[in-house]
Amino acid sequence: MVLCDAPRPRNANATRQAILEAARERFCSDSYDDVGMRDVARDVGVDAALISRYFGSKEDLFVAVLDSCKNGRDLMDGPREDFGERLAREIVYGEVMPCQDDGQNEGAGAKMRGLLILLRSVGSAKAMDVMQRTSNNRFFDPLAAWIGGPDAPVRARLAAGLIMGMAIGRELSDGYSSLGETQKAELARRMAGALQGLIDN
Amino acid sequence: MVLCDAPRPRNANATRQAILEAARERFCSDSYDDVGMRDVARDVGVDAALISRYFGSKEDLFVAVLDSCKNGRDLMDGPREDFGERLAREIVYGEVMPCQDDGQNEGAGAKMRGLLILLRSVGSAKAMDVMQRTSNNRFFDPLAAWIGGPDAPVRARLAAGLIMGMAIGRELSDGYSSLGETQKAELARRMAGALQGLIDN
DNA sequence: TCCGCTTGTCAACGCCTGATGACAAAGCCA
DNA sequence: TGGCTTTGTCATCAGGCGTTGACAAGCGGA
Repeated sequence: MVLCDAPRPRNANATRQAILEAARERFCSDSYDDVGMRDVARDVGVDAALISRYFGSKEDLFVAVLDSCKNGRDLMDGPREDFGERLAREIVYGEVMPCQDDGQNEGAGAKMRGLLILLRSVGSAKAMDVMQRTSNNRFFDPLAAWIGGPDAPVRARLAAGLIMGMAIGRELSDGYSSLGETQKAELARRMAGALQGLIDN
Repeated sequence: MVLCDAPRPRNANATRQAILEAARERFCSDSYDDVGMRDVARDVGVDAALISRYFGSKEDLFVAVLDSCKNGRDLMDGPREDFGERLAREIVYGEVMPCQDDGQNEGAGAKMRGLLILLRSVGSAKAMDVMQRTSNNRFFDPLAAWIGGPDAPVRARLAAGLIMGMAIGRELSDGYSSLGETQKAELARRMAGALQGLIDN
């Protein structure tokens, strides 16, 4: 993706960071199993062996990527009363997947990056080990805290479930392409209402 | 799983069926990538080469398994006014995964088998090819037809999204083990209400 | 200028996967 | 009984994977 013919300056920190960002992009758009060390290395313009040296194993790299994300917290950027509509628009219309922005700074696809990574690798046994151990702290708990009010953990699960499921539905049906424009609008409207209801109630 | 020391009687049709059922179980509980031909073969007590002979490729086997499921239609078994509660109980409390019943006949885990397979292999690029081509006909359209009423396709997407997302959430947090019993009850209650609202409205 | 540490490359290893084609055994028919 | 088709096994292949250790190249300090 980001091939660069000019020789990379010798800078371990920058290279490490570049690997991390390339891996983050890959894990956003492909599942754990479908992401190869050689792919990531090629994106950076570096040899695959270097990744092993810097990060240890592929699993360690995956953990480092998860740690490098704001994991769900960017869901909560923006006014609270817009939450439902914001998310619904992003999923129904937006360029949710793949995300191809430049790392730390949040672009259009930057939202929900951690969530995307979770989604992509649901089902991969190895990735699941990692995610099960961390998804509570990493994702559900902050969301519940942000939501607040009675039964916040429960409502957070429901909201997260709806978001994840709709994101998957989008994947399964190729961006809801079988729905007409009015239907997509209706879908966004209803989803926004359902989500906002979970936040407000 | 179903190892059998007695030599299997030479019966191509029965063997083919046994392979299909073993593969269905595997694809229910593991992702496309994590299911190996040798695993399936071992379950049946047969050599892996036989699967290639009978089904062609692994992808063909996967398609055959999807075809052999009632794909989502079992979601609609039972009274319509119970839909929300039935699904919510199954996801929050039930033995949703893995399903280990005997094929055609529906047991506790038989519900949503096609849906489970979709979920498991979301993210696997190869499986996604297959599923994208068929998930509309196979899953969303029947659900929309069953739901009926205004914006049925839209409401079907939302219902399916909520179901899938909650099933994933269950996976991610190991059966909602971090929630107390009262919270789980509240989760089921709210999810049932949300689902039923999508069906009825 | 030479040394030594860092940064990166290269070739290879062991392992696992899905798939293939040659071969063995069972059953059927004459 | 002998031959033929069906059913299943076995050894093997090519290809991909993550990972490793030996080596090359850059670079700062004496």
